[in-house]
Amino acid sequence: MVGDDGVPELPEVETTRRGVAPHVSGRTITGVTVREHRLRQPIPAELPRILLGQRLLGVRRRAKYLLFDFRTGTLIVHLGMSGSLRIVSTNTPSQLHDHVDLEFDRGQSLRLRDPRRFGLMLWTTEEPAHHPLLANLGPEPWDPAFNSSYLCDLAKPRTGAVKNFLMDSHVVVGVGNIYASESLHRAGIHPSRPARRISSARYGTLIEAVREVLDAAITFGGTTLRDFIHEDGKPGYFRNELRVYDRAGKPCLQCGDTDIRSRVIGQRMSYFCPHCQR
DNA sequence: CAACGGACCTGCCTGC
DNA sequence: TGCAGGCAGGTCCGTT
Repeated sequence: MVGDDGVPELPEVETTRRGVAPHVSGRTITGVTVREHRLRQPIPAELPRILLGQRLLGVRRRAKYLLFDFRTGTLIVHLGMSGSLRIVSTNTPSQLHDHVDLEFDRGQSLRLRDPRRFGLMLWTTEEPAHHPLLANLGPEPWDPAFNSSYLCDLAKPRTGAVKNFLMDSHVVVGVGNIYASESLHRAGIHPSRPARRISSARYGTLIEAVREVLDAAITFGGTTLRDFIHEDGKPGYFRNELRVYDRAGKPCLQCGDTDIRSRVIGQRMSYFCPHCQR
């Protein structure tokens, strides 16, 4: 089951960015509390010293990374599988798995919660695009460089399933397991089809489908932005808009008379309509 | 180089 | 009821 806790894919990360940025951009850090530093990589011990007194210039996103820009460097945050950011009053008691508070002036804190600790919080003084974690990423889904001839070229040596190809962050960023299934369904492409066996035209359709699904999910998330400043709120995770994901055995919403099937591809559960997707 | 498997971690669900 | 076990997911890393 997904959705109740919601894995942060690109739309969730972008929704988070839009949700928190207005509350913290331009504000000055008055305190940093790290209760648990053991994330995917340890949170740098010197982070509180570095951030204290600095003004947050703005919040950017690259792939699923959130980039908090300061004068002397950038805080790189990844939400992993279970991470979330929320704006809370600075005196709000922390709960289990609330690992970090960035306290800002005006009494508001940015709180990182990450039960599974697959997330990241790192500091870099270089341009974040050059950071090892970001340096080899493919284009954003909306980048004009992400086009059918680009995909076709990259696919030539790829004998594996197109779903794995699409989820490869060196190819394009931000297409996780859920949206890979959704995009391929909308494009009518079978997830197991070898990447090299797909025409340029069909890749064009797939690119449009990827953008469509991600755009819709971001728009959907935007309708619940208010949740970022509430204790118990959850951003909209597009749950009810999903057409195939986690719908095994239920009728395809496209053709109506075939049941959605599920199958493990590349160690990930995948969902598709055997009638609509070839 | 592509492809694959393992590792990381916890909450939730299932089945005994 | 309690507990063990499986599963989910993004990303990196090591091996084939």
